[in-house]
Amino acid sequence: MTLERIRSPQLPPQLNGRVLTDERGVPRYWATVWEALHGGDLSESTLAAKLRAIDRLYHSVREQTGADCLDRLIAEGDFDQLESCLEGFFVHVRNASANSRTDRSVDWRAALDFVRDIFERRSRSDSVARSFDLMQARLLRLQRLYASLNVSRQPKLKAMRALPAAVIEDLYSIANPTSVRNPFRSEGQRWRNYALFLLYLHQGLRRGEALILPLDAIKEDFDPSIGGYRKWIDVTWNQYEGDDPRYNAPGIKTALSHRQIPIADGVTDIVQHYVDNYRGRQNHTFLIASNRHRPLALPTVNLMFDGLSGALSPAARTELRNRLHTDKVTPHDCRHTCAVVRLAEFVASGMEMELALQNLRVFFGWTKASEMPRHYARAYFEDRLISVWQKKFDDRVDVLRAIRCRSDPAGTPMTSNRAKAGKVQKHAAARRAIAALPSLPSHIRYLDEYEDEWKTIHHPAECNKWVIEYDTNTSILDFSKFNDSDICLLAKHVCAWLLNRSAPAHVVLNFYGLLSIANDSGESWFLEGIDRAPYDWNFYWDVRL
DNA sequence: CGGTAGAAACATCGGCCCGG
DNA sequence: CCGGGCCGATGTTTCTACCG
Repeated sequence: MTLERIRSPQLPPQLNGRVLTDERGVPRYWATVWEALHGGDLSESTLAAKLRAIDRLYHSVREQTGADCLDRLIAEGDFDQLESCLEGFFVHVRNASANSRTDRSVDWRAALDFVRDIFERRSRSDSVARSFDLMQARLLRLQRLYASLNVSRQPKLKAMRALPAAVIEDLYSIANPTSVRNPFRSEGQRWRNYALFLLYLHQGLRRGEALILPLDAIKEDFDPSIGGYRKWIDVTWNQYEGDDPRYNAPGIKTALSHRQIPIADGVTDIVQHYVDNYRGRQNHTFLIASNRHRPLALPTVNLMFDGLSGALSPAARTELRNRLHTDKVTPHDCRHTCAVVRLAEFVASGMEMELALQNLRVFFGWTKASEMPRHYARAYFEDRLISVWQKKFDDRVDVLRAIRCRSDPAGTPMTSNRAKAGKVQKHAAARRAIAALPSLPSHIRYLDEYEDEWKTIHHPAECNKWVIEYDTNTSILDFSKFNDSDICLLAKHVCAWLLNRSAPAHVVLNFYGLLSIANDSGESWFLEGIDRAPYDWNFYWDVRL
Protein backbone atom coordinates (compact mmCIF):
# COMPACT_ATOMS: atom_id res chain seq x y z
CA MET A 1 0.00 0.00 0.00
CA THR A 2 2.23 2.77 1.14
CA LEU A 3 5.51 0.90 1.38
CA GLU A 4 6.58 0.67 -2.20
CA ARG A 5 9.41 -1.20 -3.72
CA ILE A 6 11.33 0.37 -6.54
CA ARG A 7 13.31 -1.93 -8.73
CA SER A 8 14.20 -0.94 -12.21
CA PRO A 9 17.20 -2.00 -14.23
CA GLN A 10 17.29 1.48 -15.72
CA LEU A 11 18.02 3.10 -12.37
CA PRO A 12 21.42 3.05 -10.70
CA PRO A 13 21.38 0.37 -8.00
CA GLN A 14 21.50 2.79 -5.07
CA LEU A 15 18.16 4.28 -6.15
CA ASN A 16 16.45 0.92 -6.10
CA GLY A 17 14.98 0.05 -2.76
CA ARG A 18 11.97 0.68 -0.58
CA VAL A 19 10.22 3.98 -0.12
CA LEU A 20 7.23 5.17 1.92
CA THR A 21 4.61 7.14 0.03
CA ASP A 22 1.41 8.97 0.95
CA GLU A 23 -1.91 8.21 -0.72
CA ARG A 24 -1.01 10.34 -3.72
CA GLY A 25 2.08 8.22 -4.25
CA VAL A 26 4.46 11.01 -3.24
CA PRO A 27 7.41 9.85 -1.13
CA ARG A 28 7.20 10.85 2.53
CA TYR A 29 9.91 13.36 3.22
CA TRP A 30 11.29 12.51 6.65
CA ALA A 31 10.91 8.78 6.17
CA THR A 32 13.05 9.08 3.05
CA VAL A 33 15.62 11.18 4.87
CA TRP A 34 15.73 8.70 7.72
CA GLU A 35 16.14 5.80 5.33
CA ALA A 36 19.03 7.53 3.59
CA LEU A 37 20.80 8.37 6.85
CA HIS A 38 20.08 5.35 9.01
CA GLY A 39 18.89 2.60 6.71
CA GLY A 40 22.18 1.91 4.97
CA ASP A 41 23.61 -0.67 7.30
CA LEU A 42 20.40 -2.60 7.94
CA SER A 43 19.56 -5.71 6.05
CA GLU A 44 16.80 -5.56 3.49
CA SER A 45 14.22 -7.36 5.64
CA THR A 46 14.93 -5.38 8.80
CA LEU A 47 14.75 -2.08 6.95
CA ALA A 48 11.41 -3.08 5.47
CA ALA A 49 10.06 -3.97 8.92
CA LYS A 50 11.16 -0.63 10.36
CA LEU A 51 9.71 1.31 7.46
CA ARG A 52 6.41 -0.46 7.94
CA ALA A 53 6.40 0.61 11.59
CA ILE A 54 7.15 4.20 10.56
CA ASP A 55 4.33 3.96 8.07
CA ARG A 56 1.99 2.96 10.88
CA LEU A 57 3.08 6.04 12.79
CA TYR A 58 2.19 8.24 9.81
CA HIS A 59 -1.23 6.60 9.63
CA SER A 60 -1.76 6.96 13.37
CA VAL A 61 -0.95 10.70 13.19
CA ARG A 62 -3.41 11.05 10.38
CA GLU A 63 -6.14 9.34 12.39
CA GLN A 64 -5.46 11.43 15.46
CA THR A 65 -5.23 14.84 13.84
CA GLY A 66 -7.43 14.33 10.80
CA ALA A 67 -4.59 15.39 8.49
CA ASP A 68 -1.61 13.56 7.07
CA CYS A 69 0.72 15.96 8.79
CA LEU A 70 3.60 14.09 10.48
CA ASP A 71 6.12 15.47 7.97
CA ARG A 72 4.92 19.00 8.72
CA LEU A 73 5.00 18.48 12.49
CA ILE A 74 8.60 17.31 12.34
CA ALA A 75 9.65 20.08 9.95
CA GLU A 76 8.12 22.78 12.12
CA GLY A 77 9.24 21.20 15.33
CA ASP A 78 5.74 21.22 16.81
CA PHE A 79 6.74 19.36 19.92
CA ASP A 80 3.44 19.52 21.80
CA GLN A 81 1.51 18.04 18.93
CA LEU A 82 4.26 15.47 18.21
CA GLU A 83 4.39 14.33 21.78
CA SER A 84 0.66 13.77 22.00
CA CYS A 85 0.68 11.96 18.67
CA LEU A 86 3.44 9.65 19.85
CA GLU A 87 1.52 8.89 23.02
CA GLY A 88 -1.54 8.18 20.89
CA PHE A 89 0.55 5.86 18.76
CA PHE A 90 1.75 4.04 21.84
CA VAL A 91 -1.82 3.39 22.92
CA HIS A 92 -2.61 2.23 19.40
CA VAL A 93 0.27 -0.24 19.41
CA ARG A 94 -0.64 -1.52 22.84
CA ASN A 95 -4.22 -2.14 21.82
CA ALA A 96 -3.15 -3.85 18.63
CA SER A 97 -0.83 -6.06 20.66
CA ALA A 98 -3.53 -6.93 23.13
CA ASN A 99 -6.00 -7.77 20.39
CA SER A 100 -3.76 -10.07 18.46
CA ARG A 101 -1.89 -11.33 21.54
CA THR A 102 1.35 -10.68 19.75
CA ASP A 103 4.32 -8.55 20.63
CA ARG A 104 4.23 -5.35 18.59
CA SER A 105 6.69 -3.45 20.72
CA VAL A 106 9.10 -3.36 17.79
CA ASP A 107 6.68 -0.98 16.09
CA TRP A 108 6.80 1.37 19.02
CA ARG A 109 10.56 1.30 19.31
CA ALA A 110 11.08 1.76 15.58
CA ALA A 111 8.72 4.75 15.49
CA LEU A 112 10.30 6.41 18.50
CA ASP A 113 13.80 5.78 17.17
CA PHE A 114 12.75 7.33 13.88
CA VAL A 115 11.62 10.58 15.49
CA ARG A 116 14.64 10.66 17.78
CA ASP A 117 17.15 9.97 15.00
CA ILE A 118 15.75 12.81 12.96
CA PHE A 119 15.91 15.31 15.81
CA GLU A 120 19.34 14.17 16.87
CA ARG A 121 20.61 14.79 13.38
CA ARG A 122 18.93 18.18 13.15
CA SER A 123 20.06 19.33 16.56
CA ARG A 124 23.63 18.90 15.41
CA SER A 125 23.22 20.96 12.27
CA ASP A 126 20.42 23.40 12.98
CA SER A 127 20.78 26.86 14.43
CA VAL A 128 17.83 26.42 16.77
CA ALA A 129 19.65 23.59 18.44
CA ARG A 130 18.46 24.46 21.93
CA SER A 131 14.83 23.78 21.22
CA PHE A 132 15.78 20.43 19.74
CA ASP A 133 17.60 19.59 22.91
CA LEU A 134 14.33 20.21 24.68
CA MET A 135 12.63 17.78 22.33
CA GLN A 136 15.37 15.25 23.01
CA ALA A 137 14.58 15.44 26.69
CA ARG A 138 10.90 14.91 26.01
CA LEU A 139 11.58 11.95 23.76
CA LEU A 140 13.73 10.44 26.43
CA ARG A 141 10.87 10.86 28.86
CA LEU A 142 8.53 9.08 26.44
CA GLN A 143 11.01 6.30 26.03
CA ARG A 144 11.35 5.78 29.79
CA LEU A 145 7.64 6.11 30.37
CA TYR A 146 6.75 3.51 27.79
CA ALA A 147 9.82 1.35 27.94
CA SER A 148 7.86 -1.70 28.91
CA LEU A 149 5.26 -2.53 26.36
CA ASN A 150 4.56 -5.83 27.97
CA VAL A 151 1.95 -7.95 26.40
CA SER A 152 1.02 -11.01 28.32
CA ARG A 153 1.93 -13.57 25.73
CA GLN A 154 0.91 -17.09 26.33
CA PRO A 155 4.05 -19.05 27.03
CA LYS A 156 4.66 -21.23 24.02
CA LEU A 157 5.12 -24.95 24.27
CA LYS A 158 8.77 -25.55 23.63
CA ALA A 159 8.73 -28.93 21.98
CA MET A 160 11.82 -30.68 20.77
CA ARG A 161 11.17 -30.55 17.10
CA ALA A 162 12.81 -33.61 15.69
CA LEU A 163 10.19 -35.32 13.59
CA PRO A 164 8.91 -38.68 14.81
CA ALA A 165 10.21 -41.72 12.96
CA ALA A 166 6.79 -42.62 11.59
CA VAL A 167 6.48 -39.17 10.02
CA ILE A 168 9.91 -39.36 8.41
CA GLU A 169 9.07 -42.77 7.05
CA ASP A 170 5.84 -41.46 5.60
CA LEU A 171 7.49 -38.37 4.16
CA TYR A 172 10.06 -40.45 2.31
CA SER A 173 7.38 -42.44 0.61
CA ILE A 174 5.30 -39.37 -0.20
CA ALA A 175 8.18 -37.32 -1.60
CA ASN A 176 9.43 -40.17 -3.76
CA PRO A 177 8.73 -38.97 -7.33
CA THR A 178 7.51 -42.38 -8.43
CA SER A 179 5.03 -42.71 -5.59
CA VAL A 180 1.30 -42.62 -6.26
CA ARG A 181 0.97 -40.61 -3.05
CA ASN A 182 3.17 -37.79 -4.36
CA PRO A 183 0.92 -34.71 -4.37
CA PHE A 184 2.75 -32.86 -7.17
CA ARG A 185 1.49 -33.44 -10.63
CA SER A 186 4.27 -32.71 -13.08
CA GLU A 187 7.29 -34.92 -13.14
CA GLY A 188 9.66 -31.94 -13.06
CA GLN A 189 8.04 -30.58 -9.90
CA ARG A 190 8.25 -33.98 -8.28
CA TRP A 191 11.97 -34.35 -8.83
CA ARG A 192 12.76 -30.78 -7.92
CA ASN A 193 10.77 -31.05 -4.71
CA TYR A 194 12.32 -34.40 -3.87
CA ALA A 195 15.81 -32.94 -4.30
CA LEU A 196 14.85 -29.95 -2.17
CA PHE A 197 13.32 -32.14 0.50
CA LEU A 198 16.48 -34.23 0.74
CA LEU A 199 18.67 -31.12 0.92
CA TYR A 200 16.67 -29.98 3.93
CA LEU A 201 16.38 -33.33 5.65
CA HIS A 202 19.82 -34.77 4.98
CA GLN A 203 21.96 -31.65 4.79
CA GLY A 204 20.07 -29.69 7.41
CA LEU A 205 20.09 -26.52 5.32
CA ARG A 206 18.08 -23.51 6.34
CA ARG A 207 15.19 -22.75 4.05
CA GLY A 208 16.90 -19.87 2.27
CA GLU A 209 20.28 -21.55 2.03
CA ALA A 210 19.01 -24.17 -0.37
CA LEU A 211 17.63 -21.48 -2.65
CA ILE A 212 20.84 -19.51 -3.14
CA LEU A 213 22.95 -22.50 -4.06
CA PRO A 214 24.51 -22.12 -7.50
CA LEU A 215 24.45 -24.94 -10.03
CA ASP A 216 27.94 -26.08 -9.09
CA ALA A 217 27.45 -25.95 -5.30
CA ILE A 218 28.20 -29.64 -5.04
CA LYS A 219 31.91 -30.13 -5.39
CA GLU A 220 33.92 -33.27 -5.74
CA ASP A 221 37.33 -33.82 -4.32
CA PHE A 222 39.79 -36.69 -4.32
CA ASP A 223 40.44 -37.75 -0.79
CA PRO A 224 43.57 -39.91 -0.47
CA SER A 225 42.65 -40.98 3.06
CA ILE A 226 39.67 -42.95 1.79
CA GLY A 227 41.12 -43.58 -1.65
CA GLY A 228 38.12 -42.19 -3.48
CA TYR A 229 36.11 -39.13 -4.30
CA ARG A 230 34.34 -37.32 -1.56
CA LYS A 231 31.57 -34.83 -2.18
CA TRP A 232 30.99 -31.49 -0.55
CA ILE A 233 28.33 -28.89 -0.72
CA ASP A 234 29.35 -25.25 -0.48
CA VAL A 235 26.80 -23.28 1.50
CA THR A 236 27.64 -19.69 0.68
CA TRP A 237 26.64 -16.80 -1.55
CA ASN A 238 26.04 -17.50 -5.20
CA GLN A 239 29.15 -15.87 -6.57
CA TYR A 240 27.87 -15.78 -10.13
CA GLU A 241 24.85 -13.60 -9.40
CA GLY A 242 25.35 -9.98 -8.44
CA ASP A 243 21.71 -9.18 -8.05
CA ASP A 244 18.98 -11.50 -6.84
CA PRO A 245 15.75 -10.85 -8.77
CA ARG A 246 13.54 -12.19 -5.98
CA TYR A 247 11.39 -9.93 -3.84
CA ASN A 248 12.78 -11.46 -0.66
CA ALA A 249 16.28 -12.46 -1.57
CA PRO A 250 17.37 -15.39 0.60
CA GLY A 251 20.61 -14.93 2.48
CA ILE A 252 23.16 -16.59 4.71
CA LYS A 253 22.13 -15.80 8.22
CA THR A 254 25.44 -15.10 9.91
CA ALA A 255 29.08 -14.94 8.91
CA LEU A 256 29.83 -18.34 10.41
CA SER A 257 27.00 -19.94 8.50
CA HIS A 258 29.12 -19.97 5.36
CA ARG A 259 30.28 -23.53 5.41
CA GLN A 260 31.28 -26.62 3.51
CA ILE A 261 29.53 -29.82 4.47
CA PRO A 262 29.79 -33.42 3.30
CA ILE A 263 26.94 -34.71 1.20
CA ALA A 264 25.81 -38.28 0.64
CA ASP A 265 26.01 -39.82 -2.82
CA GLY A 266 22.30 -40.54 -2.82
CA VAL A 267 21.45 -36.88 -2.39
CA THR A 268 23.87 -35.67 -5.06
CA ASP A 269 22.53 -38.24 -7.51
CA ILE A 270 19.00 -37.00 -7.07
CA VAL A 271 19.96 -33.34 -7.31
CA GLN A 272 21.95 -34.10 -10.44
CA HIS A 273 19.06 -36.07 -11.87
CA TYR A 274 16.85 -33.02 -11.42
CA VAL A 275 19.42 -30.68 -12.97
CA ASP A 276 20.18 -32.88 -15.95
CA ASN A 277 16.65 -33.89 -16.84
CA TYR A 278 14.23 -31.26 -15.62
CA ARG A 279 15.83 -27.95 -14.77
CA GLY A 280 17.15 -27.30 -18.23
CA ARG A 281 18.83 -24.13 -19.42
CA GLN A 282 17.81 -20.97 -17.62
CA ASN A 283 19.27 -17.50 -17.64
CA HIS A 284 20.32 -17.60 -14.00
CA THR A 285 22.70 -19.86 -12.10
CA PHE A 286 20.51 -20.78 -9.12
CA LEU A 287 20.18 -24.52 -8.69
CA ILE A 288 16.53 -24.61 -7.68
CA ALA A 289 14.17 -22.97 -10.16
CA SER A 290 10.44 -22.40 -10.46
CA ASN A 291 8.44 -23.67 -13.40
CA ARG A 292 8.56 -20.12 -14.74
CA HIS A 293 12.29 -20.46 -15.17
CA ARG A 294 13.13 -18.12 -12.36
CA PRO A 295 14.89 -18.72 -9.05
CA LEU A 296 12.37 -20.25 -6.67
CA ALA A 297 10.75 -17.86 -4.19
CA LEU A 298 11.06 -18.55 -0.48
CA PRO A 299 7.35 -19.00 0.31
CA THR A 300 7.05 -21.63 -2.40
CA VAL A 301 9.15 -23.94 -0.26
CA ASN A 302 6.53 -23.70 2.46
CA LEU A 303 3.84 -24.48 -0.08
CA MET A 304 5.75 -27.56 -1.07
CA PHE A 305 5.95 -28.69 2.55
CA ASP A 306 2.25 -27.98 2.96
CA GLY A 307 1.67 -30.29 0.03
CA LEU A 308 3.78 -33.02 1.61
CA SER A 309 2.11 -32.55 5.00
CA GLY A 310 -1.31 -32.76 3.40
CA ALA A 311 -0.50 -36.19 1.99
CA LEU A 312 0.55 -37.69 5.32
CA SER A 313 -1.25 -40.86 6.38
CA PRO A 314 -3.71 -40.60 9.31
CA ALA A 315 -1.32 -42.53 11.56
CA ALA A 316 1.59 -40.23 10.82
CA ARG A 317 -0.67 -37.23 11.21
CA THR A 318 -1.75 -38.37 14.67
CA GLU A 319 1.84 -38.94 15.70
CA LEU A 320 2.78 -35.46 14.48
CA ARG A 321 -0.07 -33.94 16.42
CA ASN A 322 0.77 -35.81 19.60
CA ARG A 323 4.46 -35.12 19.50
CA LEU A 324 4.81 -31.68 17.96
CA HIS A 325 1.31 -30.26 18.45
CA THR A 326 1.07 -29.30 14.81
CA ASP A 327 -0.43 -30.46 11.55
CA LYS A 328 2.34 -29.30 9.29
CA VAL A 329 5.94 -30.16 8.67
CA THR A 330 8.22 -27.18 7.99
CA PRO A 331 11.68 -26.99 6.42
CA HIS A 332 13.02 -26.03 9.81
CA ASP A 333 11.63 -29.23 11.31
CA CYS A 334 13.80 -31.08 8.82
CA ARG A 335 16.79 -29.10 10.02
CA HIS A 336 16.03 -30.00 13.64
CA THR A 337 15.62 -33.62 12.69
CA CYS A 338 18.87 -33.60 10.77
CA ALA A 339 20.69 -32.15 13.76
CA VAL A 340 19.42 -34.85 16.08
CA VAL A 341 20.26 -37.61 13.62
CA ARG A 342 23.78 -36.30 12.96
CA LEU A 343 24.42 -36.04 16.66
CA ALA A 344 23.25 -39.58 17.20
CA GLU A 345 25.45 -40.78 14.35
CA PHE A 346 28.52 -39.07 15.77
CA VAL A 347 27.88 -40.49 19.22
CA ALA A 348 27.14 -43.95 17.83
CA SER A 349 30.47 -43.96 16.03
CA GLY A 350 32.17 -43.62 19.40
CA MET A 351 32.75 -39.89 19.41
CA GLU A 352 32.81 -38.01 22.69
CA MET A 353 29.70 -35.91 23.18
CA GLU A 354 31.77 -32.72 23.35
CA LEU A 355 33.49 -33.42 20.05
CA ALA A 356 30.21 -34.46 18.50
CA LEU A 357 28.69 -31.14 19.49
CA GLN A 358 31.66 -29.29 17.96
CA ASN A 359 31.11 -31.18 14.73
CA LEU A 360 27.45 -30.20 14.76
CA ARG A 361 28.50 -26.55 14.90
CA VAL A 362 30.47 -26.86 11.69
CA PHE A 363 27.71 -28.77 9.96
CA PHE A 364 24.94 -26.38 10.85
CA GLY A 365 26.83 -23.12 10.86
CA TRP A 366 26.49 -22.14 14.50
CA THR A 367 29.05 -20.00 16.26
CA LYS A 368 31.55 -21.52 18.66
CA ALA A 369 29.68 -20.29 21.69
CA SER A 370 26.20 -21.07 20.44
CA GLU A 371 24.04 -23.07 22.77
CA MET A 372 22.04 -24.54 19.92
CA PRO A 373 23.77 -27.94 19.80
CA ARG A 374 22.94 -28.59 23.45
CA HIS A 375 19.26 -28.22 22.72
CA TYR A 376 19.58 -31.23 20.52
CA ALA A 377 21.65 -33.26 22.92
CA ARG A 378 18.51 -34.07 24.88
CA ALA A 379 16.79 -35.68 21.97
CA TYR A 380 19.58 -37.69 20.44
CA PHE A 381 18.66 -41.02 21.95
CA GLU A 382 15.59 -41.45 19.79
CA ASP A 383 17.29 -44.32 18.05
CA ARG A 384 14.44 -45.64 16.01
CA LEU A 385 14.73 -42.46 13.97
CA ILE A 386 18.23 -43.40 12.92
CA SER A 387 17.39 -46.84 11.64
CA VAL A 388 14.44 -45.47 9.68
CA TRP A 389 16.65 -42.78 8.23
CA GLN A 390 19.27 -45.14 6.93
CA LYS A 391 17.06 -47.96 5.81
CA LYS A 392 14.46 -45.82 4.13
CA PHE A 393 17.01 -43.70 2.40
CA ASP A 394 18.79 -46.71 1.01
CA ASP A 395 15.48 -47.96 -0.34
CA ARG A 396 14.87 -44.68 -2.11
CA VAL A 397 18.30 -44.72 -3.68
CA ASP A 398 17.61 -48.18 -5.00
CA VAL A 399 14.47 -46.83 -6.63
CA LEU A 400 16.53 -44.15 -8.28
CA ARG A 401 19.11 -46.61 -9.53
CA ALA A 402 16.40 -48.73 -11.05
CA ILE A 403 15.10 -45.76 -12.99
CA ARG A 404 18.58 -44.82 -14.12
CA CYS A 405 19.25 -48.25 -15.50
CA ARG A 406 16.10 -48.16 -17.54
CA SER A 407 16.62 -44.74 -19.08
CA ASP A 408 20.39 -44.90 -19.30
CA PRO A 409 21.53 -48.43 -20.10
CA ALA A 410 25.13 -47.42 -20.63
CA GLY A 411 25.18 -46.52 -16.94
CA THR A 412 27.42 -43.53 -17.41
CA PRO A 413 25.87 -40.77 -15.37
CA MET A 414 26.69 -37.25 -16.43
CA THR A 415 27.62 -36.45 -12.88
CA SER A 416 31.25 -37.42 -13.07
CA ASN A 417 31.99 -35.90 -16.46
CA ARG A 418 30.41 -32.66 -15.52
CA ALA A 419 32.13 -32.53 -12.19
CA LYS A 420 35.49 -33.24 -13.79
CA ALA A 421 34.95 -30.48 -16.32
CA GLY A 422 34.24 -28.11 -13.44
CA LYS A 423 37.36 -29.26 -11.69
CA VAL A 424 39.64 -28.59 -14.63
CA GLN A 425 38.16 -25.16 -14.99
CA LYS A 426 38.56 -24.45 -11.28
CA HIS A 427 42.21 -25.37 -11.38
CA ALA A 428 42.66 -23.24 -14.47
CA ALA A 429 41.71 -20.19 -12.39
CA ALA A 430 44.24 -21.14 -9.73
CA ARG A 431 46.93 -21.66 -12.36
CA ARG A 432 46.19 -18.29 -13.86
CA ALA A 433 46.63 -16.79 -10.40
CA ILE A 434 50.05 -18.42 -10.08
CA ALA A 435 51.05 -17.28 -13.55
CA ALA A 436 50.05 -13.75 -12.64
CA LEU A 437 52.54 -13.60 -9.77
CA PRO A 438 55.44 -11.19 -10.31
CA SER A 439 58.55 -12.95 -11.55
CA LEU A 440 61.10 -14.12 -8.98
CA PRO A 441 64.08 -11.78 -8.46
CA SER A 442 67.36 -12.59 -10.18
CA HIS A 443 68.91 -13.37 -6.83
CA ILE A 444 67.73 -13.70 -3.22
CA ARG A 445 69.88 -12.57 -0.31
CA TYR A 446 69.39 -13.79 3.24
CA LEU A 447 71.23 -13.39 6.52
CA ASP A 448 72.95 -16.33 8.17
CA GLU A 449 72.70 -15.11 11.73
CA TYR A 450 75.21 -17.57 13.10
CA GLU A 451 78.02 -16.42 10.84
CA ASP A 452 76.45 -12.96 10.60
CA GLU A 453 76.99 -13.06 6.89
CA TRP A 454 74.79 -12.40 3.88
CA LYS A 455 74.33 -15.39 1.57
CA THR A 456 72.94 -15.33 -1.95
CA ILE A 457 70.80 -17.69 -4.05
CA HIS A 458 71.45 -16.99 -7.72
CA HIS A 459 68.80 -17.33 -10.43
CA PRO A 460 66.11 -18.78 -8.17
CA ALA A 461 63.64 -19.08 -11.05
CA GLU A 462 65.87 -21.40 -13.07
CA CYS A 463 67.65 -23.19 -10.22
CA ASN A 464 65.66 -26.05 -8.66
CA LYS A 465 68.12 -26.77 -5.85
CA TRP A 466 68.46 -23.86 -3.44
CA VAL A 467 71.34 -24.20 -1.03
CA ILE A 468 70.53 -22.72 2.37
CA GLU A 469 73.35 -22.29 4.88
CA TYR A 470 72.46 -21.52 8.45
CA ASP A 471 73.58 -22.25 11.99
CA THR A 472 76.56 -24.23 10.61
CA ASN A 473 74.12 -26.46 8.68
CA THR A 474 73.59 -26.70 4.97
CA SER A 475 70.21 -27.69 3.56
CA ILE A 476 69.18 -28.11 -0.03
CA LEU A 477 65.67 -27.13 -0.95
CA ASP A 478 65.04 -29.47 -3.86
CA PHE A 479 62.14 -27.96 -5.77
CA SER A 480 62.31 -30.66 -8.43
CA LYS A 481 60.45 -32.85 -5.92
CA PHE A 482 57.32 -31.01 -6.95
CA ASN A 483 56.06 -32.65 -10.13
CA ASP A 484 53.70 -29.90 -11.16
CA SER A 485 55.61 -26.93 -12.53
CA ASP A 486 52.98 -24.46 -11.31
CA ILE A 487 53.16 -25.84 -7.77
CA CYS A 488 56.95 -25.75 -7.98
CA LEU A 489 56.81 -22.08 -8.87
CA LEU A 490 54.32 -21.42 -6.09
CA ALA A 491 56.57 -23.12 -3.55
CA LYS A 492 59.53 -21.02 -4.74
CA HIS A 493 57.51 -17.87 -4.24
CA VAL A 494 56.53 -18.93 -0.73
CA CYS A 495 60.14 -19.74 0.21
CA ALA A 496 61.50 -16.56 -1.37
CA TRP A 497 58.94 -14.55 0.56
CA LEU A 498 59.85 -16.34 3.79
CA LEU A 499 63.57 -15.84 3.25
CA ASN A 500 63.00 -12.11 3.23
CA ARG A 501 61.32 -12.12 6.60
CA SER A 502 62.22 -15.20 8.62
CA ALA A 503 65.25 -17.07 9.85
CA PRO A 504 66.67 -19.54 7.30
CA ALA A 505 65.98 -22.45 9.67
CA HIS A 506 62.32 -21.53 9.66
CA VAL A 507 62.29 -21.44 5.87
CA VAL A 508 63.77 -24.92 5.64
CA LEU A 509 61.17 -26.23 8.07
CA ASN A 510 58.38 -24.71 6.00
CA PHE A 511 59.76 -26.13 2.79
CA TYR A 512 59.52 -29.65 4.21
CA GLY A 513 56.05 -28.79 5.46
CA LEU A 514 54.96 -27.95 1.92
CA LEU A 515 56.55 -31.11 0.63
CA SER A 516 54.70 -33.30 3.12
CA ILE A 517 51.37 -31.68 2.23
CA ALA A 518 52.11 -32.45 -1.42
CA ASN A 519 52.88 -36.06 -0.53
CA ASP A 520 49.91 -36.58 1.78
CA SER A 521 47.18 -34.69 -0.03
CA GLY A 522 48.42 -34.39 -3.60
CA GLU A 523 49.77 -31.28 -5.27
CA SER A 524 46.32 -30.23 -6.44
CA TRP A 525 45.55 -29.48 -2.80
CA PHE A 526 47.39 -26.19 -3.26
CA LEU A 527 45.39 -25.32 -6.37
CA GLU A 528 42.17 -25.99 -4.53
CA GLY A 529 43.48 -23.95 -1.63
CA ILE A 530 43.91 -20.94 -3.88
CA ASP A 531 40.28 -21.19 -4.93
CA ARG A 532 38.99 -21.77 -1.44
CA ALA A 533 37.21 -18.83 0.10
CA PRO A 534 38.38 -17.80 3.57
CA TYR A 535 35.26 -19.15 5.25
CA ASP A 536 35.77 -22.53 3.64
CA TRP A 537 39.01 -22.96 5.55
CA ASN A 538 36.77 -23.13 8.57
CA PHE A 539 36.41 -26.84 8.01
CA TYR A 540 40.16 -27.50 8.08
CA TRP A 541 40.44 -25.31 11.10
CA ASP A 542 37.72 -27.01 13.12
CA VAL A 543 37.85 -30.62 12.08
CA ARG A 544 41.20 -31.64 10.74
CA LEU A 545 43.35 -29.75 13.17
C1' DC B 1 26.81 -15.47 32.95
C1' DG B 2 21.87 -14.77 32.39
C1' DG B 3 18.58 -12.01 30.21
C1' DT B 4 17.17 -9.25 26.52
C1' DA B 5 17.32 -6.27 22.23
C1' DG B 6 17.85 -6.47 17.60
C1' DA B 7 18.65 -8.66 13.19
C1' DA B 8 17.42 -11.88 10.08
C1' DA B 9 15.52 -15.69 9.52
C1' DC B 10 10.85 -18.55 8.97
C1' DA B 11 5.57 -18.91 8.19
C1' DT B 12 1.06 -17.70 6.29
C1' DC B 13 -2.26 -15.73 3.25
C1' DG B 14 -4.57 -13.33 -0.63
C1' DG B 15 -4.55 -12.47 -5.19
C1' DC B 16 -2.71 -12.81 -9.75
C1' DC B 17 -0.92 -15.12 -13.74
C1' DC B 18 -0.21 -18.51 -17.05
C1' DG B 19 -0.88 -22.87 -19.13
C1' DG B 20 -4.00 -26.29 -20.47
C1' DC C 1 -11.84 -19.43 -18.81
C1' DC C 2 -10.63 -22.10 -14.87
C1' DG C 3 -7.64 -23.63 -11.32
C1' DG C 4 -3.15 -24.84 -9.60
C1' DG C 5 1.02 -22.77 -8.68
C1' DC C 6 3.57 -18.92 -7.59
C1' DC C 7 4.73 -14.39 -5.75
C1' DG C 8 4.37 -10.32 -2.88
C1' DA C 9 2.97 -8.68 1.54
C1' DT C 10 2.66 -9.19 6.19
C1' DG C 11 3.06 -11.58 10.52
C1' DT C 12 6.00 -14.73 13.74
C1' DT C 13 10.10 -17.21 15.44
C1' DT C 14 14.94 -18.06 15.91
C1' DC C 15 19.45 -16.87 16.84
C1' DT C 16 23.32 -13.89 18.09
C1' DA C 17 25.49 -10.19 20.44
C1' DC C 18 25.67 -7.27 23.95
C1' DC C 19 25.00 -5.37 28.38
C1' DG C 20 24.85 -5.04 33.15
